Amino acid sequence: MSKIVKELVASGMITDPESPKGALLAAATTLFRSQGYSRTTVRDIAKVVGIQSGSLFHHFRTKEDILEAVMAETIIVCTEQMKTAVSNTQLTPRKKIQALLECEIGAILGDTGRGLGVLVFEWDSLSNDKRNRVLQLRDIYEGIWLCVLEEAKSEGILVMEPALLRKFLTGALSWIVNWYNPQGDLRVPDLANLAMKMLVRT
Amino acid sequence: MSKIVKELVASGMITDPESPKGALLAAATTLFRSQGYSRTTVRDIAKVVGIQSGSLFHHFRTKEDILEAVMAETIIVCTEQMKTAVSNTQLTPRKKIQALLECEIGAILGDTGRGLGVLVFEWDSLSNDKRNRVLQLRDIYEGIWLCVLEEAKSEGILVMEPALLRKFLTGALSWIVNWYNPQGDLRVPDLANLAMKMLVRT
DNA sequence: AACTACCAAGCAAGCGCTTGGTTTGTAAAT
DNA sequence: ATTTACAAACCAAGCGCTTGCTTGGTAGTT
Repeated sequence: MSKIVKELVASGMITDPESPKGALLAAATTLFRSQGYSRTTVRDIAKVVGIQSGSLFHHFRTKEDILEAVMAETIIVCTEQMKTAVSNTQLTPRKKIQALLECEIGAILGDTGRGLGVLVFEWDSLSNDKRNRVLQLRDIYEGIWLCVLEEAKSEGILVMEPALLRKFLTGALSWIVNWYNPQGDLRVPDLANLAMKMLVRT
Repeated sequence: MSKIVKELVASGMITDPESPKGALLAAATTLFRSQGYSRTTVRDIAKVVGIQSGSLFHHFRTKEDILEAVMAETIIVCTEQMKTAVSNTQLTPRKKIQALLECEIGAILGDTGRGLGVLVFEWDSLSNDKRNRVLQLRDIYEGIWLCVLEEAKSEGILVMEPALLRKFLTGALSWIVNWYNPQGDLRVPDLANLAMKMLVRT
């Protein structure tokens, strides 16, 4: 378990992955990503964890609460990693963008990848209240990106306005999961370098 | 109804939108996009069309057959539009890319947008056989893009290899539906121009 | 004594799909 | 001009199964 995750567990921001509830969330994340939320039954989740389906409702009030928790905790972890990535204020805007790209692509292809996939593909499965709550967490995350891109804009190196650029970038990076092959030659830094070519003037 | 659609109907490639079966497909497309495939019931679809739920199965053997038809017919229409867009061999690679961008973005934000959304978000809802069949249609579509991008590559104007560039581009464009606001200032050609800035060197 | 974590059983509602029969439009046969 | 034939389109009813969730109770730990 990473240092960042440990701190977030200690501060009560996320569920301990080693607790029964955490195991439940991990199982749900994998299933939601691979089968979709609505095709995943509470019995499916219970089976993976090794408990009765009714016992899920000791940990969560509804199935949708599980989905919200998966999304919220994923963003919280990723946001913390992003903050760390650009915490060095000495870095040039270019270096900061590079750092954020590697961080986000690493998150997409790493442990938090399934959770981020759930965020993208099951966004509409959340009811309004829950979606708005998760959206607030997303806004914090996006704020980090926009802040760095604004710095880069003031140096005149971006190919378009920060807000628009980030929207195109979000799509391009989210889509990586649909074609990336871990057995291929491309590693996270390579992908970050490629993405960089689309963002800044040469 | 556009000329291209009429021809495809006449040649039996797609269902006549004005037939009962076509109305059914249109209703299913809208519902699959707005609620998701598995949250949409055959009773939902029937209600929109104005028939009994059981009567759906006079037109399609299973609910999943409806999904396949929605996806397949959407690609067929878009492919035909793309072919038309680059049919003028006199165009420079730059102009061809511009034409394809406007065509694809127009499709995403226009009538075929819901169908394309279903293709992106419900891809995993298809069983293997059906998905492979739709994939073949997709390959034809992608072939048009790669062909044009290869032309552009030989002129040395692309920021990266055609195959990779197209993958990033697919994500960036697919994502547009999640943030585009028709009430805003951006029109299809504007979006195409912006996308162009990410693809080619200046 | 209180709390967390769980089981065993099952309910009410909703699901995709089937069945047997009816209506409707069209076109050839009388 | 009327009848006959036939297929496409649809209805009414419901079957068998799965769904999210509830209930009342138990075992172990603190």
